[in-house]
Amino acid sequence: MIRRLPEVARGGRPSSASGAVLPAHLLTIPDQLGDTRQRILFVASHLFARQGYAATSTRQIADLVGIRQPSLFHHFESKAAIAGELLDYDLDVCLPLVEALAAEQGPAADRLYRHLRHDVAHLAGAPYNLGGLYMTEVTEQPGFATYRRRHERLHQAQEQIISDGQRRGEFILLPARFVREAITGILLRTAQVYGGGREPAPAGFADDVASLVLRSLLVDPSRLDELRADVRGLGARVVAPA
Amino acid sequence: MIRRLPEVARGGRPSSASGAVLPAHLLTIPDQLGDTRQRILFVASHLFARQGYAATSTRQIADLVGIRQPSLFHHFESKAAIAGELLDYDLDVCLPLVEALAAEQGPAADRLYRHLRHDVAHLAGAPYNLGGLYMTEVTEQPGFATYRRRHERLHQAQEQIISDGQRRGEFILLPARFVREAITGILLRTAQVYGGGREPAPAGFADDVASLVLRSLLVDPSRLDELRADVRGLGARVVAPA
DNA sequence: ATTATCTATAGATCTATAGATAATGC
DNA sequence: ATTATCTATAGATCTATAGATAATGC
Repeated sequence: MIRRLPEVARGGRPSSASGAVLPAHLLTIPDQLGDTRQRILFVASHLFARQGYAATSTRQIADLVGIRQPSLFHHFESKAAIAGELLDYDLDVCLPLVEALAAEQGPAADRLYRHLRHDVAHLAGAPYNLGGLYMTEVTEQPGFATYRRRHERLHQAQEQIISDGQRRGEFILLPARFVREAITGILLRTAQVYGGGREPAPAGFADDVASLVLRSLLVDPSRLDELRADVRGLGARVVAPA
Repeated sequence: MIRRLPEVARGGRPSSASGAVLPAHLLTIPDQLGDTRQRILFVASHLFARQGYAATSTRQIADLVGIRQPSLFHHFESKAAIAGELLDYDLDVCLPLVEALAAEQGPAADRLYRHLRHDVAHLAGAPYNLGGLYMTEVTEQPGFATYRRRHERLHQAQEQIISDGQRRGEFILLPARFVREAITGILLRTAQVYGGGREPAPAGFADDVASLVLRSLLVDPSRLDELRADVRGLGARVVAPA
């Protein structure tokens, strides 16, 4: 029995995928993302950010990548594994830093500022849009217990720094949990809107976000300028040496 | 042919539903929500906030309400209609107010403060949790074009007030769009966490949120105390008379 | 042999409709 | 007659598996 070949390439190795602009209003895949695996992560992350994890089907991801739905499972064990890899991309870098900063002794304003600046820069500079992943929708699913725990550690570290700053008289007095939720809200939203190159981030974006938060918390807002100068001087050495 | 009656009540009028605590870690329905329609809105809103709209099934809503899945459709035409009614609950009240405030001429700080205070109080005081609805996941669906447009009007009004404040020298200079996204992030997150009685909101919650935002924006943060006193004096008369 | 794709499809959902059943109100 | 529930089920998904096909690398 003879079967008609479908219009798309089938079998064998990659077929020099065109820099696909499918439902163009949705998503344009940059040409340099040639690797199918990378393309899947890119497309999935942006769909997760726009529609949510549950509302994004594997078929939709595959369509935008330019492969058939079952071909996804050659690269990832499951849809959850795609989300997991994206979460790792963020947590592997940001969790160690914020925990190190929480354990430090110096002024809390500096530490919070460095954390925020780094986190936002990481999110905005990533090739993926990670703004759709830190929802209970994802992390409260059965298979994601590990990520939920790491996410909670991140939150604890943030609240630690906030409490430190309040104890030291640097920050105004509001429940640390509440302040942290407000910060989380800003980070998630900006990641969702400006993350992964979805929209061009304003120049100095990471500094803007970090400064906005610090201004809202500092008892003495004039410290902000000094803070920004200090951290700029530090350059890439974000964590203080032992 | 004789059919065995199921264990739950069937047919006829409501059967004095017990103040159900089903999968108790998920949700407790307050007893005073006797009306099935109200119970559906309550349960659905909290599930939307926790899991997202798409990830919440009509079966799950029905289970927590204590009815069978198809019985939902006696009270609502569709799952989307439930979300629509919840969105109306917020927009019908908050959109007119913020548009009135955007059209006013006075100091922008007062107007932004009043908008935020009112919005947060409305969200935190609502019997429903409205924090899961203002996602593109919902508003970008085909049937939700009306809500998306109203939501955009809300954003425009907010940006109007922000720009006014910058032109008048009250607010620091950052892209209005960016400031608005940060505010949206805070509002959504706090609605999600503290909305609909999910967690007891700290005393003075609405004022805390509004003050936090204003502190981050005011060129002269000392204006904040004066601002809070003014608005408190205004009492319930939130919109200035013509 | 390995890698990457495909077709076909199983099995589990999920939303919504059709139509029966029963309690109440007129 | 109206209202609110139920059972049964249609039809459309959605995730993942099985197994064929083809290109490359050893």
